Amino acid sequence: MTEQAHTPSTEPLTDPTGAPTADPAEGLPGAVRLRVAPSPTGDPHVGTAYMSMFDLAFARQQGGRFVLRIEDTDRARFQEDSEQQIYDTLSWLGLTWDEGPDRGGPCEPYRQSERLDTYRPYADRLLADGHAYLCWCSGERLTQMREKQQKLKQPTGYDRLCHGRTREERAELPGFSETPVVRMLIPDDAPLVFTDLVRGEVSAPRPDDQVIVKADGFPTYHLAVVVDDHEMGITHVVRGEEWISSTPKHVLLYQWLGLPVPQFAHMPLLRDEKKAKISKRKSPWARLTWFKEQGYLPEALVNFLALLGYPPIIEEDGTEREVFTFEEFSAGFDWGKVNTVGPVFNLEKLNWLNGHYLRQLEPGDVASRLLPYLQTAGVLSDQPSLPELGRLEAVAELVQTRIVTLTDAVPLIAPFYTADADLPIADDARGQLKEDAGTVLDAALAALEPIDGAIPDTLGAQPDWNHARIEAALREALVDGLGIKPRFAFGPLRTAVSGQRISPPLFESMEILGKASTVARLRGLRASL
RNA sequence: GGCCCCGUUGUGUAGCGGCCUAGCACGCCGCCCUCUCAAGGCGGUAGCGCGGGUUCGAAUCCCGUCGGGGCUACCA
Repeated sequence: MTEQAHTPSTEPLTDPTGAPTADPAEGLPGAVRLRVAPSPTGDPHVGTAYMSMFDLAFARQQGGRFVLRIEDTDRARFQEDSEQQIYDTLSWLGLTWDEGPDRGGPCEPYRQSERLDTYRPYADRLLADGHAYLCWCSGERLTQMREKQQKLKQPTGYDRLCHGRTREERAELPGFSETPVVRMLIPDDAPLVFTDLVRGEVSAPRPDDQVIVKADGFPTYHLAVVVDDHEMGITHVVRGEEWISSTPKHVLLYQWLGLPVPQFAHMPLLRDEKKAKISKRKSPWARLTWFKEQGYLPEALVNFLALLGYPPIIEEDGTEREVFTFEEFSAGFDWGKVNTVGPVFNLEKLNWLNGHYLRQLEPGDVASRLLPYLQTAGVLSDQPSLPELGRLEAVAELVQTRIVTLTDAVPLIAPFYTADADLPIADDARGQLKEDAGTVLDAALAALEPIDGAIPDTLGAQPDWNHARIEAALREALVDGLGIKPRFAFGPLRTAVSGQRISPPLFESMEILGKASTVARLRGLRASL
């Protein structure tokens, strides 16, 4: 990104005097144009996905376009790998953009750091028109001023010390800094009411003289967002509720610059269990990468997000349906249905949804989704063998209804890829064993002995070693023969075969493991008693 | 402190003046099924923050109050 930095856009949208030309939205593709504009300041935030989902839903419904713009004007918080993570997580969720830094588009460049020359003429024009002025106040002076205002219980805001003064005049006064910033000159009659797609008429606080160009020459969010949204032909500005209070500044900027004002949709803020705006510091699930690490399915996360602050789909017969695809969500999407209340992000519901989606997948699909997690956990190698993969599909089917997230499957599946001699027996599993464990294991071994463990070579033939046969033999020997209740009869066997108290169904597990392995494990536990 | 946004069971929501003795989903509790754990089936628990109005009638409209949240940066 350093290579392209500071190069003016190839197709200038402003004339040499700095005056913006006619509405550039004309000629840009898409009936409507929406954008998400994350800052590359660390792990992507779940709110970015939330906004993107609404953006995309509306864009697709209207035959419009969804743009990804990187707002990297904050050099202090910039993080190198963050941009790639934004691409990765949004792609993972299927929230794909039509234009962006990585795939280009008619409004290149899509990184604000590469658009620095774009903002300058706009700032110059505001300065020339008297809508903005230079300010040489030092950071220290500003801090002191704020503290004093707060102490006197006055509204905070810049006191306009620099307004109307030349550099020389200002330099005589205390708290002077060599490098000036550019501030908006907010008029007394600044419009404070605007129409919001979600909330209707909204009134916002009266702004103070906001900085629009920093001392380092970078624009602040406020200038950059207005200029970029305009140049990129954004028709609907969708963002978090937190931006309501700065919307009057943006409206003012649009008006001063003679630009059409886009529509605004201020979405509710996702909250944590304490009802506070979620932060990556306090909530692990504020990080988008967390969901992938935990083994959530992207389709489940998107569905869940669509349920936050938005009603479920109402069927023709009036019943509600909470499970739906993004396409269904998009087709019926309506800004007016968005709730104004910030929803609490409730993992319980997500967990249920994830399990629900998991259960609906084909076992083969479950297996392939499971694979990377098993590899990360070291259960399977990077190059699993064909038999290993074949076994995975069989195991996946057993595990499918027993897991909430993909990572839950790891401990359940690990025993199927552990050498018999190395199988660890968990303490709680061993602790459950009663005195009769040895008797039970001996009886089980004897009952299984007669079953042929060979795999028939005739195509379509049923092997003797199958779960129905195994179960029948064990029931006869243990439940009927020894008179032990099933629950206690099979407990020791479960411990022997899986090493755990909780496992996939016992007889199916034995079938998959094969006779040799099953017998070895039963003997192994028997020997360790 | 100032300004702004918001207020239906624990959580997400339906409701937009009578159809509400407030529906649905998750959670939770109980029962059934059952080789463990799940899944599945059946049943149950719990809510319109409060106080005034308006109206024949208010969860739905108005005011106040309380409560929660956001902003108040040369961060986004």
